[in-house]
Amino acid sequence: MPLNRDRILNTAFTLLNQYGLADLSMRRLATELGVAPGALYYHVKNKQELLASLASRILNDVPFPAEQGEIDRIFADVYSHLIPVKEAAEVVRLALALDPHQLQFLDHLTTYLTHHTGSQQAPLAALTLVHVALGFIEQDQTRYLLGNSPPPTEAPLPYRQAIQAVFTGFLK
Amino acid sequence: MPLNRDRILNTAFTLLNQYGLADLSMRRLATELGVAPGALYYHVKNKQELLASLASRILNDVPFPAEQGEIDRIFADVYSHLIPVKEAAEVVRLALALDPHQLQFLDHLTTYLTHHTGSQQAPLAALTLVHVALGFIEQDQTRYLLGNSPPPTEAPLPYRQAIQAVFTGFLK
DNA sequence: ACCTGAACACCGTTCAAGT
DNA sequence: ACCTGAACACCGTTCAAGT
Repeated sequence: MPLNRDRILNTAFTLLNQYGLADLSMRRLATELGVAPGALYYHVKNKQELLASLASRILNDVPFPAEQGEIDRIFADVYSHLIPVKEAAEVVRLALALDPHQLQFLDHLTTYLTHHTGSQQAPLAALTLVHVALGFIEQDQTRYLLGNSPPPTEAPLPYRQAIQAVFTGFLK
Repeated sequence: MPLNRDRILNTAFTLLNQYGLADLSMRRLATELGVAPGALYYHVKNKQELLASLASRILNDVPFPAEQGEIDRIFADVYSHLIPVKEAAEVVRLALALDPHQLQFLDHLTTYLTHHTGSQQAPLAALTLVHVALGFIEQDQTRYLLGNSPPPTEAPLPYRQAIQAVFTGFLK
């Protein structure tokens, strides 16, 4: 089994899921793959680039409804896809900051909003909706990481109300 | 000059401002204060708690208009206060996740929204507005940290449009 | 081409011992 | 009460050398 980019990304995802971002170190990753730390740098530029790739993978896995879906449904899916992955929101935000256009989800959302609202503010609306979603998801994730409440599987009401309000705010 | 919590926080703020979050380490902080690393832990629980305190300080310094201000003005002030402080958005978000009620700015904003809109959704609206502001500020900060554009001192148009849209979205 | 070994320059945190 | 010295268990990244 040779070392390659895909095996590294898969193991990184498992590590993130199981132990969180703090334990996702290059050295830990190397150990898990049975390889010397330096070997990773033959397949990956550095840790930042690895995390950005990981984020694209996570977010692009969110199913995007072909036509008839409502934004409520879309962002409910975003929520339930990201919430079980530890610190997924932070990782996605990192990718968003580094290179927004690497996230095809954002492009999909933008064209969706353009078609369904006709507003030329669609790119701004898409970005704003993503910021709100990541903000709430991150807050919920850290809250249940501190052990104070169980992880919700469905998007909670405040989250959905916030998304809805932001959406209607851009309708005029 | 004895070591105390306030001196530590001041030096931490300077370090954050000058070199960014990556160089704000406990060891670096100790060196800057002319003290052994372990000494810090007599005045501060750990790094997380220090960063949370730092965030409260940064956000609570934003001037809050007594009565007649518009939200546009409030969030323009948030922008111009946070944008020059490197990684201020991340630090504030950390504090927000750990303990939202430690940030009195959020409470001020909530009562402001309650008075000016009468909506019982005010707490949710306040939180959403803060998420949006932090999201855009963080994006702008990293963009100019990568050297591609100069740091804006005034809140840019997209930011203000987004804030405005979110606000009106919560008006009904 | 791909990987190891070993090093470089760091981390956060703890804790006996000193004053 | 407050701080030092020293240790513990780690980091990300580079790079000569091996295959």
